[in-house]
Amino acid sequence: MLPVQGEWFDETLATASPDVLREMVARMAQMMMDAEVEQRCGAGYGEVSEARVNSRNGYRRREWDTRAGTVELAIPKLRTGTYYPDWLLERQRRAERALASVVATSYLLGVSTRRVERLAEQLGVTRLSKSQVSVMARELDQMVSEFRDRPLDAGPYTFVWIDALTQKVREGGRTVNVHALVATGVNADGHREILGIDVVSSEDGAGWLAFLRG
DNA sequence: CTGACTTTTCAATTGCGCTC
DNA sequence: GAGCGCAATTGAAAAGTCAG
Repeated sequence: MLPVQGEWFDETLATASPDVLREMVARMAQMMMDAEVEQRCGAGYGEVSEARVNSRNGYRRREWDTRAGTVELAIPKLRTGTYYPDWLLERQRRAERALASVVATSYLLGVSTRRVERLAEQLGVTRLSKSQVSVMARELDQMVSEFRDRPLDAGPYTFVWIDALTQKVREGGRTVNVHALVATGVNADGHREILGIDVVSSEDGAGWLAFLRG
């Protein structure tokens, strides 16, 4: 996989448009918890089922510090027994990194069920059903699409600049330079706003031009 | 069945006094 | 002043209750 999910990329995305990454991370975390609780209950939300072994019992609010900012999560409670996601424990910083990376990578390279499945495994969430993974991937895909297709400020933008990180990656058996591009603008309110993100290889001149036009 | 709210429990943290 | 032990305080999670 392309090395675009590094610190630089995550932080550029997080600081220039904090809400984007934060919202996506929050939604993914929320879906991950819901899926886990469904597994624990043996039945879906509101579903009447013979297989049900537990019921939900509201939510408890908790703040989760991530590099994208503080995310407020609603942790589902259970009627009998308890539920607390392991990956939310303070020590599990890798979980937050994995989540942010998957969200960022999904934006650039597309959402895949395999990527979501692997993320769940990294967070220690096993036994996710194929349909749950599929639903999560579809939700993430929708969030990405919404961000990509969102209307930009009516403008004008006081400043517009393009930031790029170049990495060498192996592609088709040889090493080529790949650029992760982030177009940032300062809108009328003086806030930084991400206008577009893309990854192009050094040989892909058309990619650069397409990005600049976009 | 679920969510909101309250009460209880428990662990972590803080503050204070005592001894060396 | 440094180190230690203990009690008081605080915050978060679990458990319980009630209404929709």
